[in-house]
Amino acid sequence: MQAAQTEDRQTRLTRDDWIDAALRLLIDSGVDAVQITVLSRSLGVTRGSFYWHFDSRESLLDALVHQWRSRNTGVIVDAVAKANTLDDGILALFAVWTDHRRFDPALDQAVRNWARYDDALRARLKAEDDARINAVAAMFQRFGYPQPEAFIRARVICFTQITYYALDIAADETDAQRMSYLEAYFRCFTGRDINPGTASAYRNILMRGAQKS
Amino acid sequence: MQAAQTEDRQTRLTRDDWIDAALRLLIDSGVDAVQITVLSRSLGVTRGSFYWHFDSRESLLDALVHQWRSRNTGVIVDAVAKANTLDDGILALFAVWTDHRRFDPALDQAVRNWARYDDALRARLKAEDDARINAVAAMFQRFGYPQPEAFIRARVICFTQITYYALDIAADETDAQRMSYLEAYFRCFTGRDINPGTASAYRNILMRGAQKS
DNA sequence: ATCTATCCATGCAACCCTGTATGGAGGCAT
DNA sequence: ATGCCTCCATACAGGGTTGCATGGATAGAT
Repeated sequence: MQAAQTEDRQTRLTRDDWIDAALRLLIDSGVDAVQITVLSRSLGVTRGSFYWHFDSRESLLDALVHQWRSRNTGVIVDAVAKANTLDDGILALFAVWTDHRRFDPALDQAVRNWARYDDALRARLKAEDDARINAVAAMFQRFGYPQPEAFIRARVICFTQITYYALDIAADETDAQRMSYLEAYFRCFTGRDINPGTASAYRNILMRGAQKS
Repeated sequence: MQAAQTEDRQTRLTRDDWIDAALRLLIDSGVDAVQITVLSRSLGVTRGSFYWHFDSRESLLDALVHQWRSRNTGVIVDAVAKANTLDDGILALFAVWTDHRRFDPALDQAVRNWARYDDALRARLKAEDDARINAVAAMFQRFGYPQPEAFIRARVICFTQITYYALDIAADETDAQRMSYLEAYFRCFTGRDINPGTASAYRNILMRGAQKS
């Protein structure tokens, strides 16, 4: 009787299949759109399947938060912690933010929107943001910036990145444009001029990354 | 029969009463929470009243967008357009963003979240953001900054402000802290040092504004 | 070949929201 | 006092979602 639908999907679903579909829905349409009815339709099964894998909708949402934390937590802190020079640190930050295998900006933004009206999630998001800012501020201090300038520069660079993806600026810029802004960004964020050799080396790295993904 | 409820509100409701209540709900809980049932409960009437003032929920949402545009459009552009010096321009920007009578950051953020999953609103928001950035970039150019540095600096300052309110940093900072960051912000945003006299004059203005509101 | 655990279909109950149609209650002018 | 217009209460229909309970189907193990 359900032959037409069961033929469409070859295998049976796992818990992770539901989570992956929910992540896509969360990114594309927000938390409120993460509905069991919608998910089951897109997966070609009925809601009975969902309630075998999950207790409730809440437990699915918990799994989504867990996914986000396990992916986007730590990569930024790691990038700036290992830097030997200011140039390397800033460029490592840029590299992380543009490497969507390490850092998923769409998921990050979706969680930010979600957290806006969810106090518990909001607190967890704030803790992560503070960790990012403090790590970047520590790097600025390490390379000679006094307080509170180091802290404010960390804020400015982190906040700029967040709005950059919130407004999806990447969709309106070509790769060539983005590349041409490198020196200006570095100058605004650090107050210093980037080493020309470091800049061209970084551009080569980004080019390889763009080809890979 | 409804005496208990009708006694609670002295006057009959107007269309603006519904809009004001909807704005509060939009700011506090997001678009999806702007429901006629919720609004009528908070206003102490039934949904029959709403459908006398509005055709549908969509027409109410249109009215909310209209409110947002009439309030937050233009104040930022005006602030930087009239500046005679760079110090005045940057500080005029700060003054607008901290004067919630001219600029309503909570409404601005609520609309940003709303626009994330509404393509039509997203386009209108982008147009306004571009206008803000271009105005600030023009000011930087006017005071000697070359391209693309002027444009990137405009982005950095506007984007920083947006995330500042998106994360509600103001709730975690005291007025004294915010004041102490003035020189650092100015240095990061402009690459120059602020005139000490201008800074203290600005602090006095902010103090008066804080007392008024 | 049978048994069992896994996965899913089906049907039901409860709740919530929107939109409409209709009639009632109150102020206000003549 | 009468009539009109504004504002709101009430009731109904339609659609959508969550959660549960039960039974069926399928794959793999013995």
